[in-house]
Amino acid sequence: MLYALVDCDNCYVSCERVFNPGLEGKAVVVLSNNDGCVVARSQEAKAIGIPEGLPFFQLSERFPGQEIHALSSNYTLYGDMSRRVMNILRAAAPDIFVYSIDEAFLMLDESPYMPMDYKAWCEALAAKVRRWTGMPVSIGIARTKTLAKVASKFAKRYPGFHKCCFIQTDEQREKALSLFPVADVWGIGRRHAARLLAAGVRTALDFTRLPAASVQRSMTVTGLRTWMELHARDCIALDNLPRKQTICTSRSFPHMLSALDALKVAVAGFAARCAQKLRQQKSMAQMVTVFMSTNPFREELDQLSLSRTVCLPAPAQSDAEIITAAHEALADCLEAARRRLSADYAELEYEPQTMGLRPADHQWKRAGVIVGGIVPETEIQTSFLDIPPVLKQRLQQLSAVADRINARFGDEALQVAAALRATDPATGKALTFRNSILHDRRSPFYTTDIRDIIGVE
DNA sequence: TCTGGGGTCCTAGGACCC
DNA sequence: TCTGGGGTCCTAGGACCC
Repeated sequence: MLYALVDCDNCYVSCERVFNPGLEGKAVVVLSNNDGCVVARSQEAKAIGIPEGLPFFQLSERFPGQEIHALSSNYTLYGDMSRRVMNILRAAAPDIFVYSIDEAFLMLDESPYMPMDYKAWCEALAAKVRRWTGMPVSIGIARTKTLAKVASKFAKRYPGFHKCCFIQTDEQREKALSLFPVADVWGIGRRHAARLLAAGVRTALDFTRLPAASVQRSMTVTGLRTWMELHARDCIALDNLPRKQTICTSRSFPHMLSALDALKVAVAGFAARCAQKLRQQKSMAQMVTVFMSTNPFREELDQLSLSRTVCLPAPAQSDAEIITAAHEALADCLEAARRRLSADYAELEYEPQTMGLRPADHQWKRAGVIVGGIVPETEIQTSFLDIPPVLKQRLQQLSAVADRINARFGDEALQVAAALRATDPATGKALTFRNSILHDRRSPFYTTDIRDIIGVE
């Protein structure tokens, strides 16, 4: 078995460039939600030293006078471009595992009877993707997924590979690993990399020469698997898990919030989105967790981060049931936060009110909803603890109808009222889950909205 | 002023069972 | 004197990925 890892080059930036060729050859960065920080960079942006994760507001301070194009993220566009690329790959090699929005593993059978030039085949595939979608991709081929990842990095880095690098022989493998920093290995993150570096392990080859037992001791079996994969022993399985164990929707707020109304609106929006994701994968949840935290960058403010979970009387997937539970969990969170504050002030020896030191409310910067205990919707047993079956059925139908309307008229056509009310105290504007995200620099929905389609004159 | 979002896996330790 | 042994489940925390 051979693995070919197909990886889009600078995915988000490349998507933007397909529709705005003026960005070609320029330093381009794509920003996270709320235009918070840099999540994708063009080669030119990397070359001038813009680091990943750089807060947007520091960009002009750190790189004054440079021409840098900063764009808000447009996930609708990236998702649609990704779908197009994956469809081409699927047609070329039916056994494919889509690993992320910009990566897929192709499983290639090696037949001794039909020898094949895999490198040439992949070069042609990369060229086809480029021609049909405008997206540049690089391909790495090897006997394990971890080595295919290494190979794809070489394919990206050196034009001589013509977008495709095949690590075939043991000599090629050792040569490649000797040139590959251990910190860049798939599965070795910042923490382990720092420790390895301190121990004098600099390259992936150095890492493979450590004794297996010591790797397992310090990095558990996960690290041992990476070690084996670098020795060309295939042992990382990628399971298609159509049903997720937990589903999470969370956001940072553009401004810090403390008003209950605004929090309820935000949490209702997160909960409704979780319920929608549940229905999309045909499952139901038994637990709803709300978590919230203050702004860790504002060290002078009281810091708190907490979560509370509510168990549902029976598995649910309707907006109404999930939102109700989420509001309960939110109330629990706020109650816990309030107790924390009053405990703090009880420690003071004077009466805070008389000193003008009334405890300020916490300023929340981020919150989210997690639904867990997920079960397939077909395996549900009715429970006498649950709401009446007739009501349950009505709520299910209501959500199903809403899903159909939104599928036809766009995601924002029909929204839950609980996620729409209230105003943002900071701006005075109506606050909803969707419009609470800032994206001042977003490109048009070129491929998914007829109003944004490009005209040719 | 302004610092992302959504997941998975593994382990240790405690509670609990017989 | 001598204080079992094996199992499951849950949770928190840490590490990783894109």
